[in-house]
Amino acid sequence: MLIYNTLSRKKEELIPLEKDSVRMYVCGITAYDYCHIGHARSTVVFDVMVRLLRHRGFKVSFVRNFTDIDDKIIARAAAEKISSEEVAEKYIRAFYQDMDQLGVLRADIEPRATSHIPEMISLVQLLEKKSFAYSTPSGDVYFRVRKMDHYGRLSGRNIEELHSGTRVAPGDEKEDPLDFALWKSSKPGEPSWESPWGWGRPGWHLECSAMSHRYLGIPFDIHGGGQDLAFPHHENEMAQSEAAFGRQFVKYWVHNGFVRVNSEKMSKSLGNFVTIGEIFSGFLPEVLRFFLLTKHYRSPLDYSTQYLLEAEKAVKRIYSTIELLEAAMSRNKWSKKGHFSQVHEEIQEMERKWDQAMDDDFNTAEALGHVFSLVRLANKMCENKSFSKCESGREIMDRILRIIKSWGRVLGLFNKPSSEFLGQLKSIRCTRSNLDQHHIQSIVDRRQLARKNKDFALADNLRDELLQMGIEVMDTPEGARWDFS
RNA sequence: GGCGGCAUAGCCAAGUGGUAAGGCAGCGGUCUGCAAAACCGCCAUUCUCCGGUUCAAAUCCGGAUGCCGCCUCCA
Repeated sequence: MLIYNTLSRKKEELIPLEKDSVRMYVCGITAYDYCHIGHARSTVVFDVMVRLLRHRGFKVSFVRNFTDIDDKIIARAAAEKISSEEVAEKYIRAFYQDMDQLGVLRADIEPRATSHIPEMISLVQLLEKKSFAYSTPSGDVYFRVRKMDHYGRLSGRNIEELHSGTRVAPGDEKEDPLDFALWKSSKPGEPSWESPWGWGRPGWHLECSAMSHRYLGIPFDIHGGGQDLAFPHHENEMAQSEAAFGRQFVKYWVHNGFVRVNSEKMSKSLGNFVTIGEIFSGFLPEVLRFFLLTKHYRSPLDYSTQYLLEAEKAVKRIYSTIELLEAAMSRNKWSKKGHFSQVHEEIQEMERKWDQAMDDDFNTAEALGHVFSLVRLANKMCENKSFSKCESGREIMDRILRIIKSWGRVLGLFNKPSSEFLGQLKSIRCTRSNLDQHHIQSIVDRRQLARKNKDFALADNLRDELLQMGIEVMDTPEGARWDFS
């Protein structure tokens, strides 16, 4: 398995520190607002990584934290006139609601910063003892960046470059402008904890160092997060952890690319973000999840409604094939004739390619291409009557179905009953177009009656009427069905 | 200003040295009372541009242009 390591800027063979087990930490959200598509992407991408690693037989210990104390939470609490705890609680709950719908598995451990204050304090004390940290008269504690060799190694910058961009603010108690806060003294009214340096709260980077150490030990295998966390967050995390424990912190650093809108990063400050909840009012969660996996996780992903519509069609195509296979399988008479060893070979080749794509730095975009190859094969098989009626044809259809489901379990897709997905799709599309399913059905019924009476002119008129509403009628041996065109 | 990334058809997108996956849209055909779905066929002699290396380049190197990100909170 290959995994791209930000530290080396190369794909590397994934060799866990401990054979067959992977310890993985991903930076979760700061709970101060609803999640947008960018959060969805990061969470889904790492969810797929965990699923694939487990599928490949690794025992994965997966930690994803919540930052539940920070400046923005405090600001939000003031704005909403509730406590910081309530702010964090509210948005953590919203996170679960969104991510559960997206099919994101819970992490094994989901620690919160405020539950690990003692660990953080002892980490700072350890850094102080090793003189990597110093406290100031006002009760702040800073990390001495210049004392750390190779600072900037992760994000690819050096201290001198960084230094040229900084200024010393008047009244700053830092020895060096590059130093970052490990502990911040609190202002009156702010949430605070008692510490050797007085009442205060932890700096942002500290929690991840403390919690990863506690739950995974050091070093551990994979540390992930959004690209924007590489600097300063992960750089500082690495510096303080390696300074404190005197050994390597993380073996593989993994960063996902941004979601963009009109080629710009989706972000709060630009105001171009779309929350997950907003998407769900018009699209099924599985469509969003599929969309997020249509591009390689490290590349930027452009978002637009049009792309979501395309993803919707694609997922529908896959579920339609699943439905077709399930319907075919429900037959109970099978002839003994026919054997299709070549088809089995073809399928095996697709499996090989799928595995290879996923094992090459989690190339879900390519892997989805192979899903469609399999779908086309399945449709072709179902089309072929001599094939779809014989015993060995049944075996192949069963095999394809099991492969799609198995791939789907890794991707977190395609595992709903097809009738459930297709039904939900219909109803959400009705919502989107402001149409009533019963009304549509009544027109379809009238058309069926007209057809029965061979009044094709009326039947065609009704078809046109439906078409104007964006509805297409399909005449099948089992009767008329309708769907959005 | 410093550092980094990206550029593949009408759109989305994979492909890091061996002759361009896949999806959407479009076109022709099979099927159909007409349709739809599905299937079959077509749809980039070419990968932003200009040089170079090589038997061979979308892939490697140099340059140009364009877009984006990080350097401050950000998934």
